[in-house]
Amino acid sequence: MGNQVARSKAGIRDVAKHAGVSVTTVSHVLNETPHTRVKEETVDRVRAAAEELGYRPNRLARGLRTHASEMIGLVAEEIAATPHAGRIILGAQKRADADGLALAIINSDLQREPTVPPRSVHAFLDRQVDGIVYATVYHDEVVVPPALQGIPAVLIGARDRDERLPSVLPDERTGAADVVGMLVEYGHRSIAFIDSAEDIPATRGRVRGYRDGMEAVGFSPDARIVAGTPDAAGGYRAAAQLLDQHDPPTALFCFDDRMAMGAYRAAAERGLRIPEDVSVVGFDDQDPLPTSMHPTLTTVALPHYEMGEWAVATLTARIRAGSPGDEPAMSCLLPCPVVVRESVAAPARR
Amino acid sequence: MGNQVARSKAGIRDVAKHAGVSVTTVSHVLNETPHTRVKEETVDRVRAAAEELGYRPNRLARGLRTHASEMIGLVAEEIAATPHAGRIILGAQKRADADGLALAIINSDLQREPTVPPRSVHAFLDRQVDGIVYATVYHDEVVVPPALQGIPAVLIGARDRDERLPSVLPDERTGAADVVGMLVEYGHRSIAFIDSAEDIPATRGRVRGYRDGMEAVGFSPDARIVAGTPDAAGGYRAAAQLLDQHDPPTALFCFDDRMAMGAYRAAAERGLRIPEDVSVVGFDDQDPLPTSMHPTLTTVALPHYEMGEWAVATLTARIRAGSPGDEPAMSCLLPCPVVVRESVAAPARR
DNA sequence: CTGAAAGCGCTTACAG
DNA sequence: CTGAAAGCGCTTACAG
Repeated sequence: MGNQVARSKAGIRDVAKHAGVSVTTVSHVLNETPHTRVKEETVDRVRAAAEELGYRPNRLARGLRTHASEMIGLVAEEIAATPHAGRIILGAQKRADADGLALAIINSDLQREPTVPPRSVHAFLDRQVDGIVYATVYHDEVVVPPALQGIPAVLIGARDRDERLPSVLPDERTGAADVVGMLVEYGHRSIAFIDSAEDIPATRGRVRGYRDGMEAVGFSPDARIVAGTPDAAGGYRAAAQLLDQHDPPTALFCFDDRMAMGAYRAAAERGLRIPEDVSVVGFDDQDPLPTSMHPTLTTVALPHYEMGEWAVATLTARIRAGSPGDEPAMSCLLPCPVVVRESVAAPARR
Repeated sequence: MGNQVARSKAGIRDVAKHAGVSVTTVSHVLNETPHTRVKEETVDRVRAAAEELGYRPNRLARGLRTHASEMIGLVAEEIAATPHAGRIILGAQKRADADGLALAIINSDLQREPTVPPRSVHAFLDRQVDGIVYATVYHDEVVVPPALQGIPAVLIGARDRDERLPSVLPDERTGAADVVGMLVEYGHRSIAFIDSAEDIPATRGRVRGYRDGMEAVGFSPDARIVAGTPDAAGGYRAAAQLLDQHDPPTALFCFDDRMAMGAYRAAAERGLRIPEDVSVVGFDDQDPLPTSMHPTLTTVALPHYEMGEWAVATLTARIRAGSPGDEPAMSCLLPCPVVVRESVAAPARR
């Protein structure tokens, strides 16, 4: 019943026949080929025929002919483990969509060797993707395999050791320094940093930023750094240690939100109110934690969405330019904004 | 330097030439075409040639010929908003990988109309995907557009109103009932449910399951249900109300983990210890919340990964069977396991 | 302004 | 056991 579109899909030849023109002409009008004039009336006839038949060009066939699949591949390391991989994908996908590109995704196991894995890359290459973005769970550097050499590619969360590929990373260092700056503006003079005892090179930016911020205002950071396991228990112990000092800090800046959660408990056990008696800041803005805490946690956000966008935008530019990595690679540090909530206030005492 | 593979990729013709055979033969040996005997020695020669040239078949060309792209599309509604969309994708991806299928992903804005959007579907159809899985943010039902009619498809998180497509959903009702069962076994006789005031049909399974569980042991549930906004503040208020009753419950079963977070605070303010004085259970197992709480939260997990797997497995079966939806649709309810942590214990009093 | 024809890189009856 | 040839659905010089 009704105007059911035929199950067997119409091809360009059907449209041509229906409009009484050649397939060449159909192709020209539907693709609006530059430098090609077609009579107004013919254009209308072709469009009408295409419309009527519900014609959709077969992208596989077009890709085969043009050597461009208009598809890009995103290989994501531990797509599930990375808490916000979803946001990277979303940013990448939105951008790809805007550029008319399809986005294929493949998971890759965490690489012990800091090397992009050939297997997942090949799955894409065989499908003639126009470019690849490789998202790691934040390594420092990665060495890119030869397979990736011949195709536009960009890295998320890691730098190319050989400096051939563009890469985008979060500027955690500046974000952390900004937190210290904010705390200082609030009047804090005694700011501690609860660091992660897991010494991953990639995350050292956070302590570094803390140090930067402290030194910028002439404070000595090192006496106020305590490390713990990067979870609530570790944060609890470190905060307890800090708060039990004879001259406790008025602000606790934590390596991540989970540690901040532990710091809340340490404060509560000591009858310290947040933020009146002690200010607490986290890192990651890992939903749903910061907004579920009481008071809600001031923290710094990771620009996952923006990194995804940047990567695809850069990839698209490279694809269009047709340069598979011959010009100098550029690397981009995206800002980590501090998101202000309730856990920070001016210190009550001096 | 070294054995760099030529930048210009070898095609099947190059392999044929190199091995001194026809492309037909190359195709047969590389694909191991059934019912085709090739001399042992020829096989070796072809394999060697392919290896040496680093031959990788062009999947676009093959797809054009065979009318099978060996790619499936996953359209995810609000990929970022759904907290664990990443796990759905991971499950789907792992399964697709095992089946030799590529997985393309596209985001779709939340649909106000409960209808699968034609636009994202077309992006896939034009690329000749072999099938589509559509993941919603848990609707009750969805009406599938005609575009999806002609191709294998399966739904995640929603049922097809016309009962043509298979679908997979979390069995929240049973999961919730299981929680009550567990609480009863611990000796609880007074179990309250903190419900969400947002009445979304899809999530009603949680209260229903609570009711099921209560009625199964002869308890009356309704006096113990209090609703609030589904966040920490809402959980706090509801828990406060419950705990301030003259005969407070010994266990608080919360609609979600965030509400449980609020319940913790209400308990703490009243000097009630968890789980000694009051047991608390959440729902969602939304990382990193339950493991960051103190004590860690017993909650029920959503089978995101498994739903992704199930969807792709079912889709693959349909594709292989070549039946685009003519046989009766089947719907699957996947178990929501309760994950036991520290927030539950036997009640101290009676 | 429009069309006939070659060709993208494969697979697959069909012959031999 | 092996190969010549047609064809998947498009795009694109090249002619007219």
